Amino acid sequence: MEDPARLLAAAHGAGVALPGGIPPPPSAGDPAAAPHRGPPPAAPQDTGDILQQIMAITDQSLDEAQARKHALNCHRMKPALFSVLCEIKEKTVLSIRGIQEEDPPDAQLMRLDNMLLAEGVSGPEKRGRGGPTAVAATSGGCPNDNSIEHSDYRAKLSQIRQIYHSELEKYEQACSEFTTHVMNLLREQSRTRPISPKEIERMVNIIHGKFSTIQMQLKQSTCEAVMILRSRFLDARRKRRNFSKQATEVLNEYFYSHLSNPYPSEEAKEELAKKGGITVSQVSNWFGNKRIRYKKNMGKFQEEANIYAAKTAVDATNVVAQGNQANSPSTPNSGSSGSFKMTNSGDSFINLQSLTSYQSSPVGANVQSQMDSLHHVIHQTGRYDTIVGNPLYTTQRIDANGSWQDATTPSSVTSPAGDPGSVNSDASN
DNA sequence: GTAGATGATTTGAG
DNA sequence: CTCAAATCATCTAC
Repeated sequence: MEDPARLLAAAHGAGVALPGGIPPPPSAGDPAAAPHRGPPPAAPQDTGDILQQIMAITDQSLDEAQARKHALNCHRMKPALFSVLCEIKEKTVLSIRGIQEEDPPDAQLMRLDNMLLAEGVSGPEKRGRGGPTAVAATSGGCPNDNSIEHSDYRAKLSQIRQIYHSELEKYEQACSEFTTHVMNLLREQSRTRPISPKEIERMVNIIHGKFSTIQMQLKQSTCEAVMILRSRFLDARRKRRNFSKQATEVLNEYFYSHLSNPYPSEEAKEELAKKGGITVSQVSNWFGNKRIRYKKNMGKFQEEANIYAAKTAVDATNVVAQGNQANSPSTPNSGSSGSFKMTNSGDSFINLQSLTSYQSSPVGANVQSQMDSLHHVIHQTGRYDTIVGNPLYTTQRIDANGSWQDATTPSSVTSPAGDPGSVNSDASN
């Protein structure tokens, strides 16, 4: 900052030296003005005078100074002189600052802004389907089991959002206050020293630049906080939680009642997911795991299979007794027909194959389900003691290659006539 | 703490 | 994409 006293004196001195010898306006009680009247003094003398004036300033009372200032401001040549000084200063400042003043658009700031916007920290508040929801959905997360973490995430994100906005507001307020203050100060000073509006504007830009640096730091910290929160959430996502009893029940019921073809269609998966309060991908995972584990250790699952088979058989019998053979929505992919492909035709299960004539009817799916169940019951009631732990009981459904052999051909929608040579696959494919 | 159970993820095939 | 298979990571019962 320039010394106001010096500038003041310089302005005064310059006024004296104006071409044409225009005297400064008469200023009452201004002893310093007296030596300037008459012919211009020599340079050393001039300096001495200025120094004297400067020294005299401190001796002046406030009123005297104000009066002097006023006198200066009222000088008719003041605007012209002022603009000349401004011009000179402008040129000097520009040559010093050069081109470097112009900042390129900050890519880092843009990245931060974009991220904050994407995370829902800046911009309009996201309700319901925010970032975390998308994360949970894409990763096959469980909306039920993750609900605690989910709401926790939302609460924390909201907290971050709140802090961010309040800090941002504080910075903006401070910036605006400071800018106003500086502008007022400069405007005030512009009456006594050459400050052009352009310079004020530049100063304002500098202040904004400084504040935006602070803002960027705030944005950076906010982004970091969001990333930490997010990574914590993603870690939590991996934290496994066992399904509810209801979900396991529903899944097992379907699995054992479709043991011949435990590949639920997309619709069936959706329904199972709905019933069990889990996601479709969780249903898929469960069936994937179940098929593998069942196949690997059928003996272990025997008891479970019998329990569910009996349960389903009872239900099915009730349904049949009521004459209500409406197609079950949960068994959409076992009703399209096809030939049996048995590896163990000696089993009592073969007797039930006579029922396959039902398969061409719309109730085929339900019948198939009942057949599977009845199959279990037959075993349970007739040979249970010898069957428990005996893989023979179920190997009929898995061929030598380990592929799942169905009582029905994989009920592919695309091949309703059936393909005896095909290996079971999910009907949804 | 440990073994077994279980849900999720990864990998590779089709 | 779905699936099987292997594996990981966590839960749960003891």
